[in-house]
Amino acid sequence: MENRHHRELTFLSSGGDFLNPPFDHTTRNTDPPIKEMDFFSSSPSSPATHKANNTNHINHVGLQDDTHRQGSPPHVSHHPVNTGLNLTCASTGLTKEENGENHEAELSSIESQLRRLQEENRKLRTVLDQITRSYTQLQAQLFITLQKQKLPQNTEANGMVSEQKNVDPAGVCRKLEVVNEASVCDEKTDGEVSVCRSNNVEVLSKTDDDEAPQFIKLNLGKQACPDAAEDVLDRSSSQSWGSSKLEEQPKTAEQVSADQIPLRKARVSVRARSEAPLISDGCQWRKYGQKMAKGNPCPRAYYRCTMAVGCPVRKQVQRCVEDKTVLITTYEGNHNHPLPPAATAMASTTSAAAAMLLSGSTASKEALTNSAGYYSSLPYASMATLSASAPFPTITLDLTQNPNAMHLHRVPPHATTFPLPLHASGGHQLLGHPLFFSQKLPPAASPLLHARQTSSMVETVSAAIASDPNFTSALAAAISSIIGIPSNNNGTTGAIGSPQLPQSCTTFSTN
DNA sequence: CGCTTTTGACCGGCGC
DNA sequence: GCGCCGGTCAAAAGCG
Repeated sequence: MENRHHRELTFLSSGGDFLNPPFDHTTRNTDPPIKEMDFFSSSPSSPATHKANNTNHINHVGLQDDTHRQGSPPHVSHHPVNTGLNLTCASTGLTKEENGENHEAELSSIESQLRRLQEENRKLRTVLDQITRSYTQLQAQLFITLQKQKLPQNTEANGMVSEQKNVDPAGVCRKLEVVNEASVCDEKTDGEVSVCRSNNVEVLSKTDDDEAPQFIKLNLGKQACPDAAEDVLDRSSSQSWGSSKLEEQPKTAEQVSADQIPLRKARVSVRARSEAPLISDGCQWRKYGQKMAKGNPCPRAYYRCTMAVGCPVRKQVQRCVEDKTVLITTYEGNHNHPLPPAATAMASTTSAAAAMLLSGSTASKEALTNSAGYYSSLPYASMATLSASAPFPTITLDLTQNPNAMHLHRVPPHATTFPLPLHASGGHQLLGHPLFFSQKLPPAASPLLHARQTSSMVETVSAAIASDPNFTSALAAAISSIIGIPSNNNGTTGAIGSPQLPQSCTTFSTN
């Protein structure tokens, strides 16, 4: 309970993060969480707090209030609400005994004030969302321009790391740095990576010379362009799942053809315990080959997606040599067809993994390495291993271990391990899955409930990763989907909010 | 009969 | 240049 509240508080404060990054940056590193905990530990003796705890809604606001009052300087947008709620809670019992009419009047006044503030909050978030999108578009366009200016001759993208290192040290490496820090949204350092609506990942960072946060939106829907760095941004502008309104860029013949060739530069691998020879990931596969891989007595099977003619997506399935119960599924390529709900269910979550891969591939290995130790201490995060020395950048999601014990995971010396920001809490309006919340919550659901939902889902995600076998399948489906989202498969696809979704899938609609 | 799986051959990349 | 290895192809076999 306290942990949940803590995350809610972080989530709420993150809303101010976009508006006032410097402010949040300072408060993040101070003591708000501890104070919040102290407040809850001491408050039960207060009758006001008891009353507040009886109502979730009120309780949330009370939390919010405490966060801003104790953990940080007063925030313009939240403070009035909190004060009002506190007054309500604290004064309810007293006024009821002394004067019922005054109490009702006060209560109604506070409620109306609360509604007004909630409405205002929604509007602000909408505006902020629009601003963010606009900024993302500009950022993407700028990045594309820089790429095209500095990489006209670099047609071979054999190594995304080396390639992008040579491109724009100031921009790309900073972007990488951002991603490295992205997993610690709750800790909120200088950057955030979040699984946002649909298949995009938006990166919030603070640049060296800019005070304003910068957003970099990575679209994970397709990755097939030979020029990986440019491809990411190109596709982010044209094939976004969600609400990205970046203008469509006319595809060149090479780009079109690139969609038809398998991606050889990025893979997402899933390690999951499964007795079955295959994990059901929502797609239809046809086995086209099997080979005995060197160093592994278990054969490696090759599958091709058969949901559509010419779909280039392929996957490899092989049992782990060290643990035969672990099934390693590696996805590669891009779907050229709409995906069923089961395959798109958790794209928002696994997009974080792909974001790590795509962005991490541009980062210096040192940066990733340095960040690995720090991230490994984070709870409720799945482990991802980014292999920079592999022929193709591969991110491995290890779902075979307890998230809290991830640091015990053995990682090849050439690989960098970091937890996925499954709990990404910052930038609620950027991260929230619109479909999920619009369908799961009534229209009047407040952002506070949104926050509660987020935190509870984070916990569910952690549990699911550790125990739920269905989760494995759904995650595999999502990975399959994020590797390649058909261009006509935008965020409005009913898949994500589909009632067919298993519970664990809806959990991954966090943010 | 159509689809899937099996399995040996083939191809290309890479290292020595 | 050669061999190794990963990946793919395609004919044969299996299955419903």
